[in-house]
Amino acid sequence: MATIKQIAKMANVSVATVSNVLNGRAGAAGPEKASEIIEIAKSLNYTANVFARRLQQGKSNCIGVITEDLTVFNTPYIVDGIDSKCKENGYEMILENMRFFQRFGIDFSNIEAQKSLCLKHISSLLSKQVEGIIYIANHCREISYIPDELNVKFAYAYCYSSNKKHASVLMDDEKAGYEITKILVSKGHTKIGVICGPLFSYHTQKRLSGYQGALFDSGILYNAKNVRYGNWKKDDGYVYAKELYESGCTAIFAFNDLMAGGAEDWFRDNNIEIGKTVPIFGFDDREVSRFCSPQISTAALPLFDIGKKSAELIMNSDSESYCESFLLPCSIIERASSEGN
Amino acid sequence: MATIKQIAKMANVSVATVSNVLNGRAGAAGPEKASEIIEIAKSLNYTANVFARRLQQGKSNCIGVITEDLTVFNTPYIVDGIDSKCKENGYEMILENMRFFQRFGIDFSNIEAQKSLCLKHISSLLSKQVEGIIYIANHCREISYIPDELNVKFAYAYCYSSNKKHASVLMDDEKAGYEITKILVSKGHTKIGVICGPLFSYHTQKRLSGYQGALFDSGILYNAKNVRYGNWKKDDGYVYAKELYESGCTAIFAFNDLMAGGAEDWFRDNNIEIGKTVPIFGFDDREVSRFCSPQISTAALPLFDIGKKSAELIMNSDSESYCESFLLPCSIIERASSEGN
DNA sequence: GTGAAAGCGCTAACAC
DNA sequence: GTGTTAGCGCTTTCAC
Repeated sequence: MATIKQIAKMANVSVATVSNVLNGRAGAAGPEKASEIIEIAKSLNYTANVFARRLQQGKSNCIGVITEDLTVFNTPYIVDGIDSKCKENGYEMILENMRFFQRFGIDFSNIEAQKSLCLKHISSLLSKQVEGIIYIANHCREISYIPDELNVKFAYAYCYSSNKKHASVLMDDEKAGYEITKILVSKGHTKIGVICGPLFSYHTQKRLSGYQGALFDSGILYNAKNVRYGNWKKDDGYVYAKELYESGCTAIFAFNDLMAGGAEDWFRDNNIEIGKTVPIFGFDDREVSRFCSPQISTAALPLFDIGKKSAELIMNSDSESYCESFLLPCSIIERASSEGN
Repeated sequence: MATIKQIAKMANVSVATVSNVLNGRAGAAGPEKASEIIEIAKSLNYTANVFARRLQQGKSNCIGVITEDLTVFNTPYIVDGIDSKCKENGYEMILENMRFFQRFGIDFSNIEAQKSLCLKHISSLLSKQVEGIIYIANHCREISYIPDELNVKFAYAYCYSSNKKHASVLMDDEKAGYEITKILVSKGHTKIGVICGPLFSYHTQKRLSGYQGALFDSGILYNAKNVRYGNWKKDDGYVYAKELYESGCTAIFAFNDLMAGGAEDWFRDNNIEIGKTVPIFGFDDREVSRFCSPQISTAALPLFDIGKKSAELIMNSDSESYCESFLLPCSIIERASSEGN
């Protein structure tokens, strides 16, 4: 790799002049000297060694990103959002992937193992002098094992923490739950069956709370009998769709697309028209929601924006406004599964 | 951030001693001095500045990864494979995401725009002194715009190049096509309908060639009438499944899971038993293949291994054995859609 | 056992 | 306009 020194020698000038010219400092050299330097640099395929530059400037222009698992569907989009924002501001993103899903599956109970892995990644990032760290979870929940004497900014994406020194960026599950329910009510439905995830899930609680709020605002009594708790699987959708329909529900709101797809299957198997007669909503805007027939109405998660916002917090915030929690809106997408009035 | 200098001052020793102790050089200091140094370092939350270290060692221990688009399904797994291998060998992976899909959709025709973007990312990586670069494509094809006077190793993952100085790592589409066809033949089928992607696609050509090879080896005449060219969409599967079945085919081999899902839909709509009567195979092992009922038999792509192998090539290969092309095997997964004999 | 010093590539303050 | 120089944090050689 060519260095500034080599160029200086070849051009018969000092390194300072080369540095100045290459950094576009106007009038740093006579015009013909300047272009000679630039020519030499080009011919040598010169690119400045960023490590040397960072060392001397005492600023890394790096932000660290710790992903619980890069292969889980939400994560690449969030990373993409962070990366875009970094590019915009001349920052570099350093990725550390913990491979939780590969290691632990969907079992998030082994906190100690998670913690020890995470601390290793944090210290690796710290040695790269990152100016801030963003932690991306696969599944929204409280993260409790991040030390707070880290002397860099820290933000949680798709999760949160009780640590008041750290910020978090989440989607607004409750609002989306509210909006979807309102749509269903506006189509004349009052008995809206809900297929939740597990009761302890943050997503379940928030979306359900939005559902309840919308019913309340519409003057409809909340009935716990219209609510079932599944485990995010397609089969749960199938089973509970049957139960809810048979107990009189006329619309289905499943808390993810997989269960909504299962619900569709049951209605199709029983020759009940999906859409106009029985509208169905899912959640997440996963690929399957477009794959099913009819295509499933759903809520698209603001993943890119979550990433972008987290990065903004690291890069732009003063410490005052920092330690907040931000809720970004989902976009409700109506498709054939909720068509008609 | 604490430095070696501060520690040296606090411990009343020189930086050299601190460096030696912290790097575990035995006998670099008296035992009680050594533990004092270690204590101080710990209390200061010291982590060595990797930029300084890299600068002084003249070795970055970094490899660059350029992704066409991180949000396309194949990419995170390949990245994961690269990252794992890097970790193993003490390397850091630097990611550059070009966002092709976000920018161009599935149109790969604007070569100039791709090239100019790509060159920018290459030069960014070069300035980080990477020891090699891996290029990850979304869709397998020939990549022609990488300069070959880069003086770092270069590997193509999920794509290839005619550049003889560069290596490439791909999955073995042909072999998978062969194996799936053989399975179908072994179940007694001789008229096996194929729903390909577009004719110009590398995947189409290789998989089809495997199909032809298997027929040939089984003494079955290849019949072009049993082959349809779709566009990877579910609807293509639906339409061509009908055509193929009605023209006498008794098994379907679709070149991706989406089209296989479409095929399933047509058979289900027409009350034809999928599996025992008409076996169906997809390709890719996407999420939808497990989502469909019956679950779709398919070929799982060796994405993680492609990443891992690429990284190995960068890190371990001598220049001799380097410039090869590697084909990694897919894993055939039999599910309900090809059940029975 | 411990330390002084050079040097990695770069930038910036300051001289000339 | 151009050059000299110090120094970023670290490792390593060589004295003592």
